[in-house]
Amino acid sequence: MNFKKEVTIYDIAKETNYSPSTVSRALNNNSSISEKTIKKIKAVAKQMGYSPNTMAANLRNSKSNTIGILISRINRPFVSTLISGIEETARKSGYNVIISQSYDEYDIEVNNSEALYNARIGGIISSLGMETQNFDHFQKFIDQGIPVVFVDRVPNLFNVYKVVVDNYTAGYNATKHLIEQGCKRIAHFAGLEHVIVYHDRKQGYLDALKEYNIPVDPDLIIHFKSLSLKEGKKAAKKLLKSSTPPDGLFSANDTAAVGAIMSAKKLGIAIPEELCVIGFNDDPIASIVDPPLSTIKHPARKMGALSALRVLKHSNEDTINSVSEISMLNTKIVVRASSQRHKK
Amino acid sequence: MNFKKEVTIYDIAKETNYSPSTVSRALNNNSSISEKTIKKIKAVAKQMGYSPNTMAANLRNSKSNTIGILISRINRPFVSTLISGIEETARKSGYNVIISQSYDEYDIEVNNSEALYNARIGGIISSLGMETQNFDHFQKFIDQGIPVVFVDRVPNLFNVYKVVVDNYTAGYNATKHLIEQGCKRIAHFAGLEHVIVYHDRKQGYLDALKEYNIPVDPDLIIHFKSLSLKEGKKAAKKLLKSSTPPDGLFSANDTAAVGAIMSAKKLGIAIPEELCVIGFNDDPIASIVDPPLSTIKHPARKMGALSALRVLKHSNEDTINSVSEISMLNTKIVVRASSQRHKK
DNA sequence: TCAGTTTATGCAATCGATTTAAAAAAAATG
DNA sequence: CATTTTTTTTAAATCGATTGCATAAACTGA
Repeated sequence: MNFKKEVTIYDIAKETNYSPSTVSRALNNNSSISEKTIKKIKAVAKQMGYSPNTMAANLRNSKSNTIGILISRINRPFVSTLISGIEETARKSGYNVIISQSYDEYDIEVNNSEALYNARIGGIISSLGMETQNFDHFQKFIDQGIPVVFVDRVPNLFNVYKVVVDNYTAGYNATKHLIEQGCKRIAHFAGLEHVIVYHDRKQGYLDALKEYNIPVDPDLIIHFKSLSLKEGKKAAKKLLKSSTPPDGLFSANDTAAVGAIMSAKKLGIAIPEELCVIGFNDDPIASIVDPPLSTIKHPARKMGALSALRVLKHSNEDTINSVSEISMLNTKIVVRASSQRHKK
Repeated sequence: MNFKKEVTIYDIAKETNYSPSTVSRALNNNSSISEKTIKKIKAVAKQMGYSPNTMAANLRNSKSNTIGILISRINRPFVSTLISGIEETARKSGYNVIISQSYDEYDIEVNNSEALYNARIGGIISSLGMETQNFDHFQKFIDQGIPVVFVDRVPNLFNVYKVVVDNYTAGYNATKHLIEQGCKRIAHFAGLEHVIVYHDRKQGYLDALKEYNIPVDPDLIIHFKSLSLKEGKKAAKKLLKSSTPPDGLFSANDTAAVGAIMSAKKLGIAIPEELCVIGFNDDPIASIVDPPLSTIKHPARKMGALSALRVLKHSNEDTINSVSEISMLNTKIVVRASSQRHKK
């Protein structure tokens, strides 16, 4: 049971001999209340230890000043940094942030989206789970005019915002970089085909090869389910032991790339002399692995901030249509020892 | 503006010719409503696309089914895993989780705690910022009987729950392990003295040395402000270049330990032959660095789950007193190449 | 059949803050 | 000083769900 009784605007009203309406307005600095009254009421409110009940205000205003995050799991460098960016920006505008994890399970994702909806969040930010291919559970938000922002892993949906990086160009640049280092047989660790970010990175890879007249060898393109360390190790081992091993590798994430480096080292293959490797994300492990991994810097925090701004802006403007808008951020290539054959 | 109008229990009441009270009870499976009625009402609710307004229910019940997290920053392996554990457990019980980051700034921490309070969270879970030494902002929660759970970095406060690991024993074991590997001069990277976890780890280190009759050399104990990679590198460099370098290092976190490994490698010092290193946390980088870093496995997810349970249990039981309770979890030493001189 | 139970449902107040429309008070005008 | 205008303040409805108490209906058994 609660110990002290909560102080409400009614208590303040009684204490000050003003009406609750006046108290409410005073606390919100409403211009129709005189300066003198505002000061008096605020003083009493403070003295009585009043704290506003957001739930009540939210109910009355039918909006919650809350952003909901729907994501597969938060304990990954990219995701937690993304969320950090969302939270930072949201809080500056007085918004709370609710998180939910689906662990890539569709049913959980649907359930969580409902919980968020029931909390009457002011906007939802989501990055798709690996397996999600049906988006009906977002329709409710769209129907209610609640902004839906997809980050990174975005679907082909209308009436939603999208915040992405230019994966195609990033993939192209990563591959080009390897070519410039003299690589002739460049392998690619790709993610699931239907996940758009992986699709685009691969396309960039393919086009870079084409550009430089390097034949595409399908055997050098490995599709992963989760691009994990283990998968990376295994795939790299197999590739490197083949009769025609690659001399370059562009992995769609750092984790698998690090796995590849580990396998290469174990097999006594020199990096970058015999194999140049570049990853994607710039996770902390990228600069720790030996040799340090070249990679594509993913502006996770910025993406989070931008997503939050989308929600905030939308909420304030009561936009009705033309909701769909894509923000595409640039990535930056980070060259480290794993791919640098010629020192500048 | 919202497009479709929201469906409320009043709409359902009208549609079914029942009263709102009956609808409410039916939707909550209240036993005083007949099976038949419940079925009918639920069917109509579903057909009309009803979704409960949590805010309204929360207001009426004056509780929010929400757990608030107050933490310095979320994009760190330990923290994001902790939060993941909290979220997973909370959601299973229908609780939402609101996160807030203070970036180790006291004023932000106080502000955030107020925002959480105003949202009438059902409980707060916090890990102290490096610099927080005043805890008045938690008093409001305690006064209201809202459970306060501190994790990992806990203060000396009464009437709060604490979830910690046995840092003393972990520090002791880590040091003992180094001694068993034959280390004679063991350095220690410690955190700020007033942060209890670092204090305890150091105490374990000291007592282990004492136990084995190894003299304590104050020059081998370095106190860090943030135990960062950079600090670790720098401190290790200095230590290793001295005339009496250490042959073992127990670092209070993995990040600084990795920094030390990097410096050692740069100086051509063989690990573990000339220097055994053990860290703390078992961050992902620990298994990536070369040689892989021995460390103390920190049960972050479990700690999160336990913290959430504390809040949930408290909320359900309306506990009035004896709120203070400490849960101490065990850690596990993970021996990897960085400290293993004798293969088993 | 009728008092006494049990079961099912409805009425109305409540949670705490906000806001529209209107009243009251104060200030300005001729 | 009476009247209009402007400034302050208030009464009451509202947001949507919940619940104590009251009532109506159905059932029980002698």
